[in-house]
Amino acid sequence: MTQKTVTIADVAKKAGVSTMTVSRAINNKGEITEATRQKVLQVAAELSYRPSRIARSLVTRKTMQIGLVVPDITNPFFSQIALGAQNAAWEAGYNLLLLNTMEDLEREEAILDLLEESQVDGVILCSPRLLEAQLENQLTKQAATVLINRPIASEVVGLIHIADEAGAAQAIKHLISGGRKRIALLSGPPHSFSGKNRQKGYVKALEQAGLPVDPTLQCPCDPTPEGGMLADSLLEKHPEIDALFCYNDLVAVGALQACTALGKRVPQDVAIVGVDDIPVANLINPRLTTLKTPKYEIGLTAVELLLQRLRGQTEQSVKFFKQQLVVRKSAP
Amino acid sequence: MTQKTVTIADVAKKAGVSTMTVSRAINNKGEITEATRQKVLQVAAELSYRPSRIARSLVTRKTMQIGLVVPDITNPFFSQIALGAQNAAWEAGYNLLLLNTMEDLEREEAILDLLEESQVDGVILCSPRLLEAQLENQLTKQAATVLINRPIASEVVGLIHIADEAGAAQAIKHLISGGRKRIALLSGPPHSFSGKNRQKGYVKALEQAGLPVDPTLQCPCDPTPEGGMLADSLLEKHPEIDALFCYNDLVAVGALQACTALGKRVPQDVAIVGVDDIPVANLINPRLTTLKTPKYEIGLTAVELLLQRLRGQTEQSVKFFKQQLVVRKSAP
DNA sequence: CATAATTAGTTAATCGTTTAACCTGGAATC
DNA sequence: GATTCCAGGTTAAACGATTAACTAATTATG
Repeated sequence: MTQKTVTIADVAKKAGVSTMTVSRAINNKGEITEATRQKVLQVAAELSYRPSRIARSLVTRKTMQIGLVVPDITNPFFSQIALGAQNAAWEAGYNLLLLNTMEDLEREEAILDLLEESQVDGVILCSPRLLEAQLENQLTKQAATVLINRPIASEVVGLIHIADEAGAAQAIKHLISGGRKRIALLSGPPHSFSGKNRQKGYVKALEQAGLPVDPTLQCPCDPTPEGGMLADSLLEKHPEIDALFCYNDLVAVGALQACTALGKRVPQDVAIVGVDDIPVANLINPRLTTLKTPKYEIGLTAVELLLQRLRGQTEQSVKFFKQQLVVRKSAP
Repeated sequence: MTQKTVTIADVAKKAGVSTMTVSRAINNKGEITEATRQKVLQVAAELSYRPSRIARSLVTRKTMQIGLVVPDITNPFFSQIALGAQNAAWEAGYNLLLLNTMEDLEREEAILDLLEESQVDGVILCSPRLLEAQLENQLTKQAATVLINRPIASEVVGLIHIADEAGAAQAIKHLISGGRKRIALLSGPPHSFSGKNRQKGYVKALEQAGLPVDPTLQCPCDPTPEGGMLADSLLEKHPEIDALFCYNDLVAVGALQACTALGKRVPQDVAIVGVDDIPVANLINPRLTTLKTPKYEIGLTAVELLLQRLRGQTEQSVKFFKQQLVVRKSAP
């Protein structure tokens, strides 16, 4: 309580110089003798002076803060991204503000308004649900933005895309080469961009192999284990199904449970492939074959892309990330 | 780029009043006619004026920001806490800064220094690893702090404790009532506070039931699935073990895998109980019996405790959270 | 040797808001 | 009808840094 904040003026006074000199010594720029610089730094240390980020921000118009907006931080996919983003931000001296939209559109908008007001230097938006028009409107207000997992027409700071289509094709090819012929698809939320791309890859791979593409084997579902339980009805209607390609690992886990409940053995009767390679994929029995998405790297890169923009890059930048098939027991 | 920030002065000018009047209208305090207030607000809306949080912070000395420090956000235990904290902060108009220590002591200190410099209004520290002396030193610098899962001698803002001992006792009683007699303990990291308390509860419950307490049945381990694999050697040395109480669910998952590898059936041959009830507990086969820890509520409460302190409460406050036994297949 | 250029530092203005102290005109009081 | 009071403002001074413009002293240049 008695803690009176030490200001730059206090340091200047004690060191017998002007505040400007102190500022220069601390930020290590401008013309200043090494001797004075050392002296100032020493005095600053003695007083345990800490420059006020707020005061600095007011004049530099930089907060050194980045907003990270995710639907739900408890989803392992996003928490991995958050970890990567936080580490990259930390390295660069930036702070990360964490915001959860909770899949709520109004809240997503309110969050972006708040971030504008907070004057963060940039925003990373993961899987935004906003409509194109609203999103574009928000983007014009924000200083700089990186979008993860969302295509957009307008020229925007940075985009991070995941090669879902190629990944899906790879997974399906693997299943086919394992002798599977009737491969069903749990395609995730109908409006999901990545879901649509995965579906494309699924269809292409089947066609390429000369296998029939049967729409009744494709089924949208929630991106959760509960959604995966829909495999239940799919398998009952089509007992000939010998493989399931799932929107993500959580869906795959649900599908696995459905198989067990129906007495179908995995992988003998039905092979299952998920997407993302979240930790649980390697913990359940049988371990899940899945498309590994570089979540941590995506978070890292999102921050890097944003920082590039903050350094003045103006052209649009896009980064692609490939998925890697990790073969485990559920689809050997 | 052409975006010139609209300041309070612009609004004042257009509304034909002083900046002070605008400030009062916006913050809805001080003497002002409802008429002028409405007019000012309207003008502000027309100009789409956003008060600068930075400028405001500089004079009010409040950033409306809270720092949340966790060892690792990808750990479901902490991501749930983070979600609760973020929601509570959001409701109260606060922003949440997310920091990962990555279990690194130096980084933990650096993070706390940064938070001091960032002038956050308060800090929530989850499971800090710092030594008592360092921790106390840091706490004196911070404005307000809430500690989760860490006892401390000094009077500090707020503490959140989890009733690990009682929870563990409850779990062991359940195992005993299920006919188990040789119950082993995978006690987690040796220095973990919660681990020690769980061990106490384990011992007490055994004594209370008149069962022998055998130190060779207790084994420290990493708080990960890999740590849980240590169950392997434990079971080989002591084939008579008929139950395992695990430090947390991740350890339990590892233990489960070890059992499977040894041909031990769960729960017929060996019962397994975990702690936390993270999502994976309900996804593996058999589903895990576990002590449910109210992670979300802990995060929520941590923020509430912090806000109380920010509102001027000075006495120390402590909150206890109980664990609830969730009985599933691994220990029916 | 005089002038220009560089170096090392200073002073003043500014960032956008709020706090504190100060006016002002009309209503209430005597 | 003069004096108080008070609601409803206004003005000036912070808050703690940085940017920009300037000065003084030293060094280089022709």
